[in-house]
Amino acid sequence: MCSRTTPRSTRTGRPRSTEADEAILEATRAALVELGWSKLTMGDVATRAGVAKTTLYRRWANKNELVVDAVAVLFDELELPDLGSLQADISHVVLQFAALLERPETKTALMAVVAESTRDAPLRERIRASIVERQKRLVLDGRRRAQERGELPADRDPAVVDATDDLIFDVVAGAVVHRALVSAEPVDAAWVNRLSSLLVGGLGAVVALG
Amino acid sequence: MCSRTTPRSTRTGRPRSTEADEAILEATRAALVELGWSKLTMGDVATRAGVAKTTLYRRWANKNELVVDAVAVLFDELELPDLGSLQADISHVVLQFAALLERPETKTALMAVVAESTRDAPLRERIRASIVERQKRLVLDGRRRAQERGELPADRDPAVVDATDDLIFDVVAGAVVHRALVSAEPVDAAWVNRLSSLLVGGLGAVVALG
DNA sequence: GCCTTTCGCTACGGGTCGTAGCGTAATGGC
DNA sequence: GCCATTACGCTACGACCCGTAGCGAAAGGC
Repeated sequence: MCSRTTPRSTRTGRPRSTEADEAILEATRAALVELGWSKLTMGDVATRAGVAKTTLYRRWANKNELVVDAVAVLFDELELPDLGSLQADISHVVLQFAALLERPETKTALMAVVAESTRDAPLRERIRASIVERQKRLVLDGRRRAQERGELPADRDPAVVDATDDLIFDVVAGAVVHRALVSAEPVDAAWVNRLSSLLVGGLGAVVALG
Repeated sequence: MCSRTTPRSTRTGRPRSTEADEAILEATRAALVELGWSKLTMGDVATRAGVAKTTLYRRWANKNELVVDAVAVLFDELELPDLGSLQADISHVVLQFAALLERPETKTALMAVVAESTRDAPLRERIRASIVERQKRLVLDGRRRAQERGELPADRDPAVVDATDDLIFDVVAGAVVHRALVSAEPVDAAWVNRLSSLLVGGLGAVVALG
């Protein structure tokens, strides 16, 4: 959560309050819901959390890192139960991800921190480690299961496998984000059906749906 | 560009300086390159453009709307020449879009204004009209050509056609944005080949590439 | 020439940032 | 139990940016 250069055990003095940690993150999520990203201020978060502003700055260097940590835990909810087919698995995880994006705290925060990360390498790494990786393992699981079912050909070149996982991840996550935030249209069952059909069968399959 | 309630021709008094308009937009792009979204200030843009800060506020209500207009014109560069096949058309437009996203002024600005638009309906409409629509017509052209070539089935239900165009747009644009900004990996020819294969032939076709 | 609008300029109140300094509170080491 | 060390709440601060108001001058339409 907060960066430490020395291990926790070898330190002396008064320890950091874990209650304050959680209160700050919770206050940050509440402030995101009420105010959105741009109107959220460090002073307001501190007041909501019942701590001093200096306590925030001892833990997080700026608003970006604080918000990443506050939102990251929400991605722990994502899971991928085995629903018996590749298309069903895709639909399920897409709907889960869309529901997460619909929450006001993630909706306003995710794009903002990604935008900031284009000019802030440490922030980019923080996002990758605490958010992107949590989503990516779902792709790995889904592909592996589909191959075990025989829905996809078995692996040949490991490098190609990695590249394909990356591709699927960017396509699925990117499509959902773009639909929800840029097009601002609902990610409903009908849309998810078209998306999973496209992924499994290609454009011809989707156009033929009509 | 700037909202007017009354038509331009029926107005009296000193007209707005079009030189100032262009100088401000150009200064905004330059400031985006140097400073990025979060450190760009209205006062700095005014100084760069050689105009007074009040002149900016007569034209744009806030930073968001200014930046949308400053970046929107860059999307005019996108075009879709007929390259003879659906896959080639897709690859070409994806590479164009990726090159646009690589420019520092768009990279830092696009995600930021989309993030703001989640809590600002007028801004969302402005983005839709001046950026999203310019990209979307490329999808319409590409699908129409593919159908004329016989690469895709002919239309049946017009509603399905619209839905499919929307889907393709979100998938392609979303995938490129996610790859470039979230995964922060290059959108190179190899990746584009995998993406277009996925779109045309589905997951089976991509995995079989290896 | 008169009216209208924009222009550059200056100044301002209000808000946020991030830090410094202080006295106090809570640990671990001895 | 005492001490060194660290975290805490609080206050205050300079720096910065915001968005607006008011002014006289400039540039058009009629």
